[in-house]
Formats: sequence, C-alpha cells, structure tokens
Amino acid sequence: MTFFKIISIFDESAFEDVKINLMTTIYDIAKKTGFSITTVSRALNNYSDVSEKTKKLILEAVEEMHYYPNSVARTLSTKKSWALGIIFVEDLGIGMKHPFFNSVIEGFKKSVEKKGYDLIFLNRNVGGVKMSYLDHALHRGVDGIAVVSSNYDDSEVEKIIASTLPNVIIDLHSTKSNVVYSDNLHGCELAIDHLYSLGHRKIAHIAGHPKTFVGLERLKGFKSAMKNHGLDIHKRFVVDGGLFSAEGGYNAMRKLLQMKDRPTAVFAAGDNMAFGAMKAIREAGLKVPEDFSVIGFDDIELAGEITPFLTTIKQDMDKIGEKAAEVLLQGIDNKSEPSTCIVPIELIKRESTKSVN
Amino acid sequence: MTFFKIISIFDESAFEDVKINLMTTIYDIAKKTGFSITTVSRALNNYSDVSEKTKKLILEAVEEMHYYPNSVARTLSTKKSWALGIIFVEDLGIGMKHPFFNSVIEGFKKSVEKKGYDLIFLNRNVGGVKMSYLDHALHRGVDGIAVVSSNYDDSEVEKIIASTLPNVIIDLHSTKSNVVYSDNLHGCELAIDHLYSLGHRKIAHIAGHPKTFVGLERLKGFKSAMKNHGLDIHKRFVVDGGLFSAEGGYNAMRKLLQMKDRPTAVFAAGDNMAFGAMKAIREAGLKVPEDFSVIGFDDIELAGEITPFLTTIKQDMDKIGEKAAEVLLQGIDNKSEPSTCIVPIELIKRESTKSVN
DNA sequence: AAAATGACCGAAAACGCTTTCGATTTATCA
DNA sequence: TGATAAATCGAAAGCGTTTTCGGTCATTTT
Repeated sequence: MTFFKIISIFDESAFEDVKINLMTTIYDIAKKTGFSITTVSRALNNYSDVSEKTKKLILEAVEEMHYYPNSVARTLSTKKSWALGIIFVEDLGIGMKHPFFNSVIEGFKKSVEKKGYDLIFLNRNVGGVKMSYLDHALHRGVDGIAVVSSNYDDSEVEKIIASTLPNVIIDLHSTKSNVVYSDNLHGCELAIDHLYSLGHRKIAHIAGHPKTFVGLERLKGFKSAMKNHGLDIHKRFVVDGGLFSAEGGYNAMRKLLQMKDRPTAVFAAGDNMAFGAMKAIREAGLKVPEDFSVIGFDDIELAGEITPFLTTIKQDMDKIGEKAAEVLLQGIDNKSEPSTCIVPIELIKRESTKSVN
Repeated sequence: MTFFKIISIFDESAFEDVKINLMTTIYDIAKKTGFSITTVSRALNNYSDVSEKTKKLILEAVEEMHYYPNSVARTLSTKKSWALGIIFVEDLGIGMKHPFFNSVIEGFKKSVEKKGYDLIFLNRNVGGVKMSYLDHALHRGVDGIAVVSSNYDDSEVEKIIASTLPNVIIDLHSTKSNVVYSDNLHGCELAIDHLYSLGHRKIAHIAGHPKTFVGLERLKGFKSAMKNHGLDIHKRFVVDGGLFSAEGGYNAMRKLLQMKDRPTAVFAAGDNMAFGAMKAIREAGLKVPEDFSVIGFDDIELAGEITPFLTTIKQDMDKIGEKAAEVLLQGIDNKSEPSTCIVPIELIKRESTKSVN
C-alpha cells in the first residue's frame, strides 16, 4: 500500500482517511470532551438527564472525530442486533437467482431497512461446522428470521417455527407462526375462469412438485375451480412439471403433446414452466395461442417482455415482502400471536390465451 | 404463546426446545464440567495445552447443552466478525432483482460460505441516521466488502476503495483496489466478428449508459472492433439504451427503425436491451433474424428460453463471483496488493443472428 | 437559613467471549 | 531423590458499549 504512504506525506486529510477504520471509540470522544463515557453514551441515546449544552458539545465531537458506535459492542450489551436473518429453502440450488425469491426479498429488504435493520444471509456451516439454520441464527444473534421456503415439510423450517425467535415464513402455511403467501386458490379460480370464458373445456395443468406448498395449493385450486365449472379432470391432463423450472414445463408439455386427445389450454403452476411449455409447443410446430392457450402463475419480470406475452396470474411480490416485514417486526416488538397473511392476486391478460377455435 | 405453555406441562423436552434460545454461555458449560471458562474456550478453539481427556469432557457438555459460541461476543474480543458486507450500486432501484447482480452474488455467496463467512447487506441508513456505506461497514464490523457497481464515478465507492478495509469491486476498474470484471473488450470483438462473418457491414450499437463502466467499455470495444474490420461507425448508429433495461433497448431500437438507411444488425450492450430491441422490431412488423440480426451481452437466464433464442456474449457470472470471493478473502488474510481480474467471455450462437440477405 | 428537591453527571458492573501471564501439577532426567 | 522441564489449567484483563446506582451540585421550599 505504498500509495497511501506517499499521499500521507503531503496530505494530512488523506492520511486521516486511511486511518478512519482504526475505530474511534466512545472513550476517545469522552477524553476529548472531558465527560465520562456514561455521559457520552447517554447523549448519543437521547437520555433526558444530560443538559443541552453538554449534549451539543458531545455531538460536535462525535461529528468531528467521525465516530460511529460499534454495533457489535452495542449488541452484546443490549441483546439487540438490528439484524434480521434470511433463509432460502429450495432444491434447485439457484438461491438468489430465484425470480420469485429475490423479488420478495427485495421488497422485504426495502421495508426493514427503513426501520433500521440489516439483512444477513444465514447458511448452515459456520467455520466448517455444520449447524442448523436456527442455531446459526442464534449464534449470530439476529433479532428475527424470514424464511422463503418452497418445500412443504422441512425439519429445518419446523425447528424455526417451533422456536421463540421471532420469524415469518413466506410461501408456506402453518398455524404456529407468522406466514404470508399469495391467494393461490383464488388465483387458480381466476385462471380457470378466464380459460372457461374463452370457451376452453379441455384444460390441462402442469403442476408444481408435490413437495412444495404452492405446488399442492395450486393443484388443489385447479381441481376445485374445474369442479366449479362442472368440468372433468382427466388424470392424464394433470402432469408434473417438477421444481417450477422451464425444463420441467418443457418435459411436461411434451407429454401432453404426445396424447391423441389433447387439451386446448394449459394452466402452468409457474411462469417458468409456462415458458418451457411454450417452447415445447413451438418445437412441435404448433403455435400459442392459436393451437394452445397457455396461462402461467407468478408474473415474473419477463412475462411481459417475451413473445407471445404471457397471460398469467400475478403475485404481488413486493407486497408479500412488505407484509412479511410488517408481521416480523411486529413480532419482534411485541410478541404478537401467529398471524396468517394472504395477499391478493390478479389476472393479467396478455397474448398467450385466446378463445378456442 | 399459550401453545408453548401447554406443551411444556406435559413434555419436558419440548420445554427445553422453547428455552433453546435463552443462550447457554461458556459459563454454563464451565460450571457443568467444573473447568474454568478459559479452559472451555481453549478446548473449543483447539489450543494445544488442554488434555485430550478434558477436551472430550468439555465437548460432550457442549453437545449436551446445545452450546454455540456467541459470535457477537467473539467478534468483540477478536475483531473478526466472519461477516462480509455486500453493496449494490445501481440506479434502477431493482437491487436483488438485477439479473447480473444476483447471479454474481450467488456465486460469491457460495464461495465465501465455504470459508465460513456470512453475507450481510449494507445500506445507508442505520436506525434513521443516514451514513455512508463505508461507515456502515465499519459500524457493523465486517471483515471485508464486496461492491457490485454499475456506476462509473461514485463517491461512495471511491471512499471504500480508498479505505483500508479489504474490498473488491465488481464491474468497475481501478488500480487502487481489487477489481473483477468480464473481458468486455474481447466480448465486443467476438460480437462484431460474428456479425461481420455473417456478412453484416452496417452494424448499430445500443449502448449502455455512459455513466456506467460497462456501458463505456462496450462502446469502446464496439468502436475498436469495427475499426479492426475497417467498418465505418456512423454516429447515428450508436444510440443510447439507458440503464440496460428492456425499455431502454426498446426506445433505442425505435430510433434506429425510423432511419431511412437502416443497419442490418444491432449489437446491444445488454441482453435486456436486446429483448427490448426485438420487441420494437416485432412491433414494426419486422422479424429477427430475417430483417435484423440482434446480438446481446450477458447471457442471462432467459436468453436461451425465449424465442428467438438470443445470440449473445456470455459473461461467466459464477466465475466472477467466485473470483471476487477469492481475491477478497486473500486480501483479508494477507493484505495483498490490489489485483485486477478479468474473466474470460464467450460467444453463444443462437437464433437471433443470421447471414445478411 | 436549613432542608428538600431536582438536574446533571460519574463509577462500576455487565454482556460473552479471547488471550496473556503465571501457577500448579505431572513427567523426566541426572 | 531432588531438580528441572513439560503439560495442564485458572485469574484477570480486555474488547466497546449500556445501564444501574448513587453522588454532587444548584435550585426551590418552608
């Protein structure tokens, strides 16, 4: 770092910049002002029993010496870290690349940051030692946990739910903790209603993996909506699309295409699966929406950018993140009862569906 | 929380579970084993001067009492937090939804987690008080910072670069700190070579915003590659695509479409801009690649999933994240010299380019 | 003028860990 | 067997805060 040395000879302020992270402590500013560290601390935390005059003096010194309290020491003393743990539970291994997860977390992040919380990603190994997510959270001293989970039964998640550490689970149902998820059932209704109104009667469903909560919910929603319209649910028209990937949707659609008696419309439990399905349709020399109507679920970024623009059920991911933040912070502040928040959903009509021929 | 109370009456182990986060400390396990906290600490940290026998005893107690060291206290004492700060600098406000950023960070995350580090998102307000990213990092006591920056000149980023806190900057160039980015220049060469070899001579460039490093780099690369082939660079064929969004690409392409003398191919500085451009082309009743060849930059997830599949320059985002982790951890361990890492790039031929008519 | 009140401030303990330094015990050697 | 070295452990200080408790003034009350 010769660079800094050279600079420092000529420019005193640059030298200070370099030393900036040699931590100035509360002692330094106590020494400078002549007050005790107690008084300094009280001034910084807006206690009433410190006169305006000394408070002003102290704050000036703080400003001048570029002091910020060490959050680690503060946390040790107060047991409040102002940090929230976040956990992704999914089997694809794509983590932050997951288009639903990252949208939700971005909304969550924006909300909690306003309240002064930082986000910290929790994993399962700390310095080589495998530990549970909960243990990691405890070890780190976070004030609460948000988990975004695609998996239905997960012992890790259950451990968190059973703990007294404030938490919120996104995209999972439980009566024992705070949960928030979209109104999947109503979403399915909207989708099927839409297809029905276009004249479709033979409707297939590309289902999400049965080990995922939303996969199961949407399958349930599909069946119930079909029943509402008095439509038959051919077992062969319900095909597994795997873990919501485009590839899974592609494979599922290929199965549907091989049938002699084909559906006229397909409702995919996720946008990526819908994209995969459309790819399979194109490859078979057929067209969307002329030969097949396709409707997705999620409304991820690119649903409106790639042709044919995908008709889909929109999840309000910002709102989900926001709500999750709300109930979590509430749980942190005053240990409220477990709450279930179901956020509204919306049909977005685009180009991938049309009336049956 | 009546739930827990009821349980605890009947089931002692469930009760323990509930109390699990009432922190068992090193004192507890000292008391239980009869050794001093010093010895316990040494046993846990693999010091040599503790006998195998007592070590075993202590580790058993640790296991039994479900003890994990409090990382906050440990950090305060050792000045090592095993946490890395990450910062997004971008003007779109999409944060984690940014397809390049989140891919890179996912790769980074996986690498550092293996070494025992946690990731913490840094923002600029701590409990209502605005502070700089650097101050926030210092305040939090992270061991290092990774910044993913799209902006060329940013005082915040410069502050970090100038600090002694180990850091790595992704997608920015500087000789004063660790940086890692793709071989943008060569990427542009590959793109133009490809178009040239297909017979294209009138090539337009949808440029990234000039305040971004990659925007400037790719513009430079475009010009230099064109020159290499002895091709003219019509000023009107270089059009600003804004902040790499689909919308920006859309608007840019519309400008190109209005010209009487149109290009036959367009090289967009980002995939999203390429998507936007293709949308504009379709809306004009024209086709890709029949009427226009389009090539992008990035190879984001959906480049290979939406029709026409996009020919593009692939950035190896996993590798970028991985390399960033490598140099950052190296900088933390032994304060090495600033390093510049340029990661290789690749042409992915797909359907959006064809030979000129 | 003495006593009571309130405003303002400091000493010290605590948070849970690491680490230095020294003490005690055990093993080793002559 | 006595001296010495090695192995094993504990006391205590320290990391940078917060917070309890009490003390010193100046001010008010009677």
